Formats: sequence, structure tokens, C-alpha cells
Amino acid sequence: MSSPSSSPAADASASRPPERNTRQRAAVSRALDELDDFVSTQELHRILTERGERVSLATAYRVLQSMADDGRVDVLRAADGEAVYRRCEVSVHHHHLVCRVCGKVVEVQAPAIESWAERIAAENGFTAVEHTVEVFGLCPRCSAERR
Amino acid sequence: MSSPSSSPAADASASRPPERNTRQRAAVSRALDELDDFVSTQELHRILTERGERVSLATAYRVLQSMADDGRVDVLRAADGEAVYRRCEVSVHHHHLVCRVCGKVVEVQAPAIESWAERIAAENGFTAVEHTVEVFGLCPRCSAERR
DNA sequence: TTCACTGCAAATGCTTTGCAGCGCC
DNA sequence: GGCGCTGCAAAGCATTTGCAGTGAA
Repeated sequence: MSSPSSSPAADASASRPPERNTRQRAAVSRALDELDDFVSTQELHRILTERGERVSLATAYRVLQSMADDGRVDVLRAADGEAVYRRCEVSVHHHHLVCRVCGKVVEVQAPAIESWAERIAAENGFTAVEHTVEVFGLCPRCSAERR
Repeated sequence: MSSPSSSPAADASASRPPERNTRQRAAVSRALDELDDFVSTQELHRILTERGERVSLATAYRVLQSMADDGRVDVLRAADGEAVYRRCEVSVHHHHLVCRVCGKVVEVQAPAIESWAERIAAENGFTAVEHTVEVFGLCPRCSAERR
């Protein structure tokens, strides 16, 4: 998901120009460190703006994209197609049970999933594994209203 | 994402207005029957047009969306955020192991995940469950290049 | 000094919507 | 006939990009 199939740059950071240390990149990186969940570029930009950090939306897009290309952040697609990012190696790992009608969210643990992901990745020779599991459905209340 | 091995048309849409049998809906449905893979609305529209089936793009979007709402098709998000659809109950449900550098994808089975999702949803009173599982890491080749 | 990085605004491309006419039930 | 369904064109939105100015190395 980081780099779509057709991407010619299969050899990651092979011959890419050096990266400069700018105020904007530092701000994005810092904000990601403080966030546990996935955020869209729009959300991250709003957060930065509210903090008084001046980073243009276009730059936020460019920074997050370059971080994703280097594998410094994980990328997912929200249900509505918006791209959402999260710093890798997150601390407290958990998953979400989300009501697709009212949006209610329940955090759930899944030790079984963790080991499954590790095993299946190993079987296919993958390393530096991360995973995301989202379960959608109708919460008790919305289930009742549908009836 | 796609409903596990549960009942297909589980809850017949509560109190939604009846659905009419139109040439356009039939054309979309027929086209989906003949397709094994996921297709975006744009692709489906192009296919219909090439066949001489006159269905506007807006209608294609509306029909696919209503089918998705009723659970008659599964919806996924392509890497670029485009929504892709596939008729349900066809192929086996599976998940993806994705390389975050080169984008390589390996399809994997996860019967354990299916039952786990069902169980955890039930424990919280959720119904009409669906889930998304994304596992990323570095594929064998990219793992080696990073060394 | 060099050239990657930024901001801004215009441009993309997928998806949604307002409206008026059409045709299934 | 009523009203859901269509087509068309006009938005909406997230995301990308051209360009010229700015600043890190």
C-alpha cells in the first residue's frame, strides 16, 4: 500500500537525493509521535494549525507521502477512501470494533491475531511486520433500530 | 472486507422503499456476475459502454452503492483509494500481506481471524459483522536490500 | 551557491448531487 | 398516476502539481 504496484522505485531509498531538516518536517514528525491512532493528512494539518505550527496542506501531503515511501509510517485507507497514516512501532497495540451506523468504537485486544500475523509473515519471508485489524458491524442499539 | 461465512442477505433492509427492476440495474448486475475480480465503478462503466449497454456513470455509482448497502456486493479500497466492487459469495474470503516498500501482495487465508471477529463482535452485541485485516512488512527481497 | 523544500493556487480525478424527464409497479 | 430511477451537468473533496521564492547544507 505504501507504493502501488506499478511503482518503478522498487529499490526504495536507492538513489534518492538527501533529505533536509526543515521546521515543517520536524513538526509533522513530532505530531505523529504524539498520536497513537491513524490520522488523515487533513486531520494532521488541522492539528498542526491549531497548535500554531505553520505547515501548508500541500506540504503535509508531501511530507507524509515521503515518509510512507521510506516505510517510516504505515498507510491505510479509511472506509471513505481517505488515506490515513500512523507512525510505525506503536506502543499500546489494540484493534477497533466500529459501528458503521453511529460510529461507536470499542477497543479490543487480540493476542491470537498478533501471533497469527507473525506466523503468517514468517512463513512468507516477510520481516518488520505490522498489522491492522478493523471490525465493522452494527452496535447493539443500531442493530435494534434496524429491526 | 466482506462478510465472513455468515448469512448472505441477513437482514432484508428494514423499511427502505421498494427497488425497481430497470434495464440499467440488470446490466450492472449481469456484468458483475461475469466478473471474477474486483472492479472500480469507472471500470465497470467502461465495460458496459464497450458492450453497448447505455448506463450513465452517475447511475453506475448509484447502483453499485445501493448494492453495497444491501450487502449484495463486497467493497474494497484499491491502493489509490478508488472503491472496487465484487459480487459476494463468490471466491473465498482472504486477506493480504503487503510489502510496504515494493507493494508486493500475498493473499493469505485466516480462518482463525474469521471466528475471532465473529466472537468478539458477539461478545459486544454487534451484528452484521465485517472486518478488514492488513498485514504489512518487508518482503524477502526488500528485507535483504535493507541490510 | 545550490537545489531540495515550501506555499499558493490551479488542476486532477473519483464520487456525489440537484433537477427535470422517464418509466416501472 | 405516483414516485423511484436516470441522465446530465454542476458541484464536492481529497490529493497532486506547476512555479517562484526560501532556506538548509
